Amino acid sequence: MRPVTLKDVALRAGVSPKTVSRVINGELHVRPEVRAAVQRIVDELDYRPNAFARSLSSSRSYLLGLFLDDPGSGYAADLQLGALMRCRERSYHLVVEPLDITAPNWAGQIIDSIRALRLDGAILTPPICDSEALLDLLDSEGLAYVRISPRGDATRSGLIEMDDRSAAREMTEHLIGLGHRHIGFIKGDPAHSVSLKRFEGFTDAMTAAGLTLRPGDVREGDFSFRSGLRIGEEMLGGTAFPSAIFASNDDMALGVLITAMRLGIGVPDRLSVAGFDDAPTSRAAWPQITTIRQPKGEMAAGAVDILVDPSYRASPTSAHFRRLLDYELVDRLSTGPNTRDGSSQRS
Amino acid sequence: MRPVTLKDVALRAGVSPKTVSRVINGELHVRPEVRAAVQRIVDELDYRPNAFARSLSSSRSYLLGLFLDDPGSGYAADLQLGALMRCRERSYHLVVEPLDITAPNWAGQIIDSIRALRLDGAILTPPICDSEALLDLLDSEGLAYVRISPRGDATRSGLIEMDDRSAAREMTEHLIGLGHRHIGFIKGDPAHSVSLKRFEGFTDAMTAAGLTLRPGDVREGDFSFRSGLRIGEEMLGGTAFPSAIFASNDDMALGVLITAMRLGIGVPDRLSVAGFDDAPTSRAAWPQITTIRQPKGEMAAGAVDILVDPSYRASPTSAHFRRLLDYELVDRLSTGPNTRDGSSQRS
DNA sequence: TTGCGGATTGACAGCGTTGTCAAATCGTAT
DNA sequence: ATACGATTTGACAACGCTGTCAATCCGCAA
Repeated sequence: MRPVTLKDVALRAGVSPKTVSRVINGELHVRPEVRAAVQRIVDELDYRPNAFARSLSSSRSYLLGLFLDDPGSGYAADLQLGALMRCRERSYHLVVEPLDITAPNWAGQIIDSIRALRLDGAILTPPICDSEALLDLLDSEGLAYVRISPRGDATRSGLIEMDDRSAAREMTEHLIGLGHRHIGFIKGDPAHSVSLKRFEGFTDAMTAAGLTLRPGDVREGDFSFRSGLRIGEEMLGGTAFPSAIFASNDDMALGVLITAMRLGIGVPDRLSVAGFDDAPTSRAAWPQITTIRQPKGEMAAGAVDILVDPSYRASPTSAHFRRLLDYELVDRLSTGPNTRDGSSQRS
Repeated sequence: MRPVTLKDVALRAGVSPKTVSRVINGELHVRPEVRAAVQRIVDELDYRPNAFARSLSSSRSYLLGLFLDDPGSGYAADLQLGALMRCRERSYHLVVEPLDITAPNWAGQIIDSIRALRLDGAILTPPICDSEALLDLLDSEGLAYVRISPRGDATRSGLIEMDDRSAAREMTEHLIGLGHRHIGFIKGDPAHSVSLKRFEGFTDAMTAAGLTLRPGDVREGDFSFRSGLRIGEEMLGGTAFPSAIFASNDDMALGVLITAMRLGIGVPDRLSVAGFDDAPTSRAAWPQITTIRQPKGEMAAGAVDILVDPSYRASPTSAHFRRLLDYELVDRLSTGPNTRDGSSQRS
C-alpha cells in the first residue's frame, strides 16, 4: 500500500527519476517518444506526485491561502467557491484561513500558515486587504498577494475590483428614472472600502440629477441585517420618508424591507428598496430585491490566475495584474415607479 | 531572508537538531533545563517548523480535508468555520475540497488531494458521507475519515450526529401544544439522510397525539427556497389548508412564509410556520422563524478532535468516536396558538 | 569504587522530489 | 571520417525534518 513514487515510474519506464520529473512538469528537452512512454507508465500506475516532497525541494508549495475576515458570510463563501474551482483547474490547493485582524495575536497566526505551509500566494479580501500592517507583514515574509476590492487606488499589489462607484451610480439613476426624487441611502461598514465608493456613486447620481439630500436621508449601517432593521425604523418611522431607499448591501436592504412590511408600507407601491451584492437573501425575500450582481466567484478566480502567473512576482504592479470586472444591475420586484407626490420635488 | 530552520536553532542552542525536534514535538526525555533553553531560542528566532519537511519524514501531514458537496451553502460555511477554528487550536490546517459525486471524474479529483497532500484525515458531510463508493475509495487509500450526520446506524467510521428524529418530534409536539391539529410537513431532499429522520420524528409525534394525516399534508421538497415557494403555493392554494406547516429546513420554511404573505395569510395568526437548522435566513425573515438549532460548528470541531486523536486509526468504530450532540428548539415569532377551528379536530 | 539500568542525547539515513551540472548522444558542417 | 555545438539524459546533492539506534550520561546499589 505504499504510494507510487516517481522512482517506481522511472524503474518501470527504464529512465532516470529526473526524466520522469521532467515529463511530469512538462519541461522541454525530452524526446517525444520518451515522453510518451513515461506518460503511459504514469497513467498505468496512476502516479501522483507528492506535493510535500515537491515543495520541499523546489520551494513552490502549490498552495494558495485565502484570508478571510468573516468566513461565515455569504460573500466569503462565494469567493471561496470561485477560488476553489480555479485552483483545482490549475492543480493548486487552497488553504482557507480566517483572520481576525483585531485579535491580539493575528500576526502570529498568519506567520504560522505562511512559514509552515510555504504558501505560494495569498488572496486578501476586504476589509483586511486594507491593513497596511498586514501588507507589510506579507511583504517582509516575501509572500505574493492579490487583493480583492482594496481601498483607494492602492498600487501595492495586483488587485481585482469592480467599479462599485459607477454601479451605485447606475442603481441610483435607475431609481431616479423610476421617478423617485426623495431617495434615502444606507451606508455600509466604514471599515470596508466599498462603503465609501458606493456612497460616492450615489451622490454622483443625485448631484447630476440636481437632487438634494435632507438631513437623515443618509445613514450609516454596518452591512448587517440588524442594522438595516434599525435604520429602517429610523427612516420609516416618521411621515415624510423617502419614496425609495438604496442600501449598500442586500442584508440591510432586507432589514428595510421587513421593517416596511411590518409598518404596513407596501413595497414597491409606497416604497422602493434597492440593495447591492445579489446575496441569496435578495432572492429569498418577498418581494425579491433589486440589486447589483457582483461577480464574486470570478473575482476570486481571477486572483488565483494572477497568483499562479510566474511573471507576477517579478512585476506585481503591472497593469496586467489590475483587473476590473463587470457588474450587472438586477431589476427585480422591490423597486417600482414612484407613485407618491413627494413634497421634496416641489421644494 | 532564508527562513529559520531547525538546524539554526540547534546551532544557536548548542544541541543537536534532533533534540530541538524533540522539544518542538513535546517529546519526553529532554532535561527540563535543555528544553527551556531550546524553547528560548525558538521564541527568540521565531522559528516555525516546515510542515512539508515534517510530513515528508514523518508521514503525518497535519492537514485535514473537508469534503463538501455544496460549498456555497450556509450549512457548509458553518461546518467549515467550526472545523477551521478547531484545526487552528490543534495546529492542523484545513484543506477544503468541493466534491461533486455525480461528476464523472469525482474519484480522480479526490485521489489527487489524498495522495498529493497526504491528508491525515477527512471530514465527510451529508450527502456525500453516505456514498459507499466514496467510503470504499477512502478505505482503499487508507485515509481516516469521520462522517457528519450519516445515514442510518452506519458503523463504518467515527461519526458526529444530532438526533434529528427527536428534534423533529419535539418541534411537532411544540406545534401540537399550541393547539394545532392539522399540521402539514415538507420533507427535504431524499438524498440527505436527515430528511427521513426528520419526517419520522414528525410522524412519531403525530401518531402519539392521535392525529391523522390527510393526502397532501406531506410533500417532498429538496431543501431549496424555491421548492418551499412551490409547495407553499400548493398547500395554501385551497381553502382547507393546515393551521401549521413544519418544513424540514429554514429555506423551505421561508418559501412557505413568503407565499403565505403574498396570499395575505397572516403568520402566525392564521398559519404557523416552523423550520429546521437555524439558518441565518430564519432570523432575517419576518416574522422570524421558529426552528431547531443545530450545533454545526461544534459538529465539525468534534470531527476534527476525533481525527487528530492518535487512537482513532486503531479503533475507528469505538463508541468513544460516535458522538451525539444536542439541539435546541428556538421559539420565535412564526409560530403561535391555533386560532382557527380547523375541521380536522372534530372528525 | 565499580557496575548497572534507565534517562538523555546525537549521528546518520532517509522521506520523494527537483536544481545543478556533467555526461552522453545526436545532427551537421567540415 | 572528424569535430563541433545543441539536444537529451542522468548522477548527485539538497530541501528540512524525524525515525532508528547507538552512545553517553546520570544516580544508585553493591
